[in-house]
Amino acid sequence: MLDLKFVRSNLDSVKNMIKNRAYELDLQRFEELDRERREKLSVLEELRHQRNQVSDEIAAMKKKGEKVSVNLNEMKEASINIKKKEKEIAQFIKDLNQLLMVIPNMPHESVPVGSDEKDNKVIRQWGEIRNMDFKPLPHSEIGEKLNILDFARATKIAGARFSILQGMGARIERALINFMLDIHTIEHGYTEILPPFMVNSASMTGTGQLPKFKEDLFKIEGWDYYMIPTAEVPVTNIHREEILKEEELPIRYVSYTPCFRSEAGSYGKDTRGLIRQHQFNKVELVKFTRPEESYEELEKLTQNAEEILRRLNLPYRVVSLCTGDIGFSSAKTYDLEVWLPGQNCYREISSCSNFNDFQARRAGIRFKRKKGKGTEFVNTLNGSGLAVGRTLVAILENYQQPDGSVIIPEALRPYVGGVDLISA
RNA sequence: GGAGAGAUGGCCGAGUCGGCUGAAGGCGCUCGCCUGCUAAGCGAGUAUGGGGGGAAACCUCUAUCAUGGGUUCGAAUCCCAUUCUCUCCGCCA
Repeated sequence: MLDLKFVRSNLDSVKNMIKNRAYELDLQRFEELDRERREKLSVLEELRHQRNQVSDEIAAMKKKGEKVSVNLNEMKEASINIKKKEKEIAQFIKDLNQLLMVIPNMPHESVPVGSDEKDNKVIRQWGEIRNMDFKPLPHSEIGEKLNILDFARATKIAGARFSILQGMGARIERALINFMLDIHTIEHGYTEILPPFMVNSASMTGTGQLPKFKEDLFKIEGWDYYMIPTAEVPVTNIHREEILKEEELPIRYVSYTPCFRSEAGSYGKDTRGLIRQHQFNKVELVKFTRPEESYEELEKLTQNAEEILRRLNLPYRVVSLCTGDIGFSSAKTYDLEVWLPGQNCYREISSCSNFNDFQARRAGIRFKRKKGKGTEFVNTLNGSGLAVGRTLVAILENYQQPDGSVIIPEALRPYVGGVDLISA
């Protein structure tokens, strides 16, 4: 959420931002609500002031043992009046907050302006696309032929958009998780977190999934619990309503979790294979930084995610999302897109974002400077490092052989007991 | 699931019969002094949101002692509900 005062005093740039994001929101109501709230508030505070003064007088009289020469009936009425006004204002504040909650973040000045993914900017490319003198198969076919992926039975036991990994499929998935966690903890200095996979609504609100994106979430019936759509939610909320010390920053966490998404609104998209599932595994990087270092940390975080693809020798490119394609809470996002021969295109495998203080303000994550008064909001960042299922997809498709077998990337072999080839 | 105890500032912790208690005391932290270094010592300061004023340092009002309601002229203090934590019993991966 943006700062109320910032919105108030930068209304034009906020409106412009909403336009650039190709977003629909009328700020007319904001201006009205904000103005009325302030007017009513000062009336209320004056009334409270009067009441407090009289109460103090009563206290003083009683202390001195004097008779109380105040009309208590009048005071009672005044008090009732105050309560009435308090309720009115509470409603205004609630409305104003609700509106503030659905205003997206201000994109960084370096973010390309554009309406949709066509206007995203390719920043760099890495790796060489393998020249295949045969027709590359999509991963779903490769996997089914090798008997390591089973979609039909997954549909039976759960439904569409679920999958079963078996044998080497399951083993590679597990190996990838360990591989990624090892690199990020040992080499990149992140602290490993294994959080709850369900969280309460306060956490979902803190990171911005609620109230706006409720329909994307799975909720536990009868409980205030939601299945996490990404580790970002529990991990960022670790420090919700906390005041951190400046010297603790930056904090770097890495967390493996399954992720659960309803994929409402994507019917018919990526129906085959592992690309779009209700449940998938992901290793997530999360950072808490000081404001002045967050963009530098975004670059580092992105490179940390890229490192996984390089070790696995998977060709990819880095894309800076434009204003129309960037996420609601994000100020700047790099997508990592891996080459998939089976689809003959690049597909997102990681999304690395700087949220500035947008999440921190919602979640109340602050820090205190060593020098200087008061507290400031930290900046939060996160990025996939990487989406595990899609990494498996990329390996199957990029390392497939004409005979249907799949070579295991060298870097991964120590994690699968030295096996170097999957064949039927 | 049954019985009980509790939730106060960055942390620990006090709040008596409701009335200058935004909140004692301690720790931590910041600034200054002192000591030829370190440690110790001395002095001052040190919550957050919101409204108004000021160019600013800052001043002022208001709210906040888990959350929400209630009683009262007035509540951290009394009542009710909720949430969470802890102890004991039961159950259990």
